[in-house]
Amino acid sequence: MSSSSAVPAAKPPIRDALVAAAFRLFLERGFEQTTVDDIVALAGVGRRSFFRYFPSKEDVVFPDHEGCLAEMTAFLAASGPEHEPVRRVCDAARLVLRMYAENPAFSVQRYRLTRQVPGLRAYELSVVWRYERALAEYLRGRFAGRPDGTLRADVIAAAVVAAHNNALRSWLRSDGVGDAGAAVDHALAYVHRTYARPADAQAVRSGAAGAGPGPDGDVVVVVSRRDAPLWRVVQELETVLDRS
Amino acid sequence: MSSSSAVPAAKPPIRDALVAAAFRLFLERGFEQTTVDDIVALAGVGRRSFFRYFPSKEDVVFPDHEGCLAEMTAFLAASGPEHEPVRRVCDAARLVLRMYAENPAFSVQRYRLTRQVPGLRAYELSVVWRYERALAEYLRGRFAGRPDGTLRADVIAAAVVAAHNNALRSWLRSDGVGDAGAAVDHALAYVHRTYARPADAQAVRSGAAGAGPGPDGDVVVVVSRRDAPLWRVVQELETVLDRS
DNA sequence: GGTCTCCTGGCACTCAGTGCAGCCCGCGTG
DNA sequence: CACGCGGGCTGCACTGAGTGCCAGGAGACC
Repeated sequence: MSSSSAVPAAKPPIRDALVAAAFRLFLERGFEQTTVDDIVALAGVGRRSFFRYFPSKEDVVFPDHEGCLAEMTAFLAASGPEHEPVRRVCDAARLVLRMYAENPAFSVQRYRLTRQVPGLRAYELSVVWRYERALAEYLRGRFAGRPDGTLRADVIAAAVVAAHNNALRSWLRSDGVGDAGAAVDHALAYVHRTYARPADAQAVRSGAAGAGPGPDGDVVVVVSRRDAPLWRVVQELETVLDRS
Repeated sequence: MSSSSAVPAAKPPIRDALVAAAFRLFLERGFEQTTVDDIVALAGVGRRSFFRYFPSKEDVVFPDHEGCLAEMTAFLAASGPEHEPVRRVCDAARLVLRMYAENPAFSVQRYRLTRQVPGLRAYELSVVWRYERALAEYLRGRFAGRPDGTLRADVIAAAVVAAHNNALRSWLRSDGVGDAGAAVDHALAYVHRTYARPADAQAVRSGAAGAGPGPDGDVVVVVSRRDAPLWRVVQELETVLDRS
């Protein structure tokens, strides 16, 4: 007889069985109250196999972050000089959101776990730190030569991560209802507005704003509809000012 | 015979002896290669006493952070509405630098340890996270009511911590020579310049830009000097638009 | 069929962290 | 002075995470 007859869900390998078993136990009796032996017993595998798939008990709670980090690293490595750096790291941060949004129920459960287990919070911090390092390294490369290049890179990376996490956590706290993408977009737009260089703004012509130079050329007056998208205004402003 | 005759430096209590013994061993044979039993044997105390002074083996590497965090919390709690919030958190961050600068040799040794031991890096992250949370909570209180108050609070706190750490680590990497205070001041000034609202708004309003709603509230007028940095104008614009 | 190899399981071990019980020492009190 | 008492220190035993090692088994390849 084939081994698939014994376990119906044998197609996903041992790793997935371990994740499922671990979360069942973590949710019903808590993280610290669950031993690795409990998990492997429920998953029906040997204890040694657990540590073959996860270097620590905490890792089983973040089974997809390693892949996401690799994805982000590849994304940044594939960037060219035509990409505006700050926008690029914002887009990279959206990759993380996408991973969370792919499985809202799972993400919400994990969020509740990490919130109340200090050990998991600490572990999550180290995961987030690696994302932030990836962003910062990319920006350091792009900012090489600029004054305070590494300082700006580190600060912007931290700001992007903080904004992303602020929106993400707010979404997770509301049990994954609502548009996580829009919330993160809003948060990242705030950071992008703050740090993206005026010269880096893309030009899209629009009638949202009208502008004209002052009489003696040292003042510019912008009149804009209040509900106009801010970037439209900025683009118009930039066009009028016409300084690189 | 009294126990004080055996150890000349018995005046500082057991805690200091544990820290000294731990660092001696960590530096000469590494963190993971040193067991708690080794430490207590060298310090001449019982194993159980170690865990009465330090909840974990990692804690002995950061013996002063708990106090510094309390100091920062008190500093922020003692702040009044007359303090500009962003400047206040920058000043709070300087408290951490002061702690590091009080003992440069110790700080440099610890930095080298945490750089090469993943477990210590993770632990340091959780320490830094608590500082960042303290700053963010303070800013959230100050920004309550502002649009995107918590977002701004979190982002600014992260930026302050990142800037502080950037300068601090650069100083530690150079073995603690040079003026750490000046480096951190420079880094924090960058963040303060970016985020401080009142100072910025004042500067802009005084000669660079003025803004006000139109008669029926659907138009906004911005007046700006032609040579004003565009991002300053954008910040001002954003403030006005967000209040709607 | 035979062998080779990778994956798995089980065993034993180290070490971090904790609960418990005893011990010593200073201290107040009768 | 003797006695009791409370707090801090110690040793002991225990749980549980993480690791090294080796044996067994299933599939691949010859």
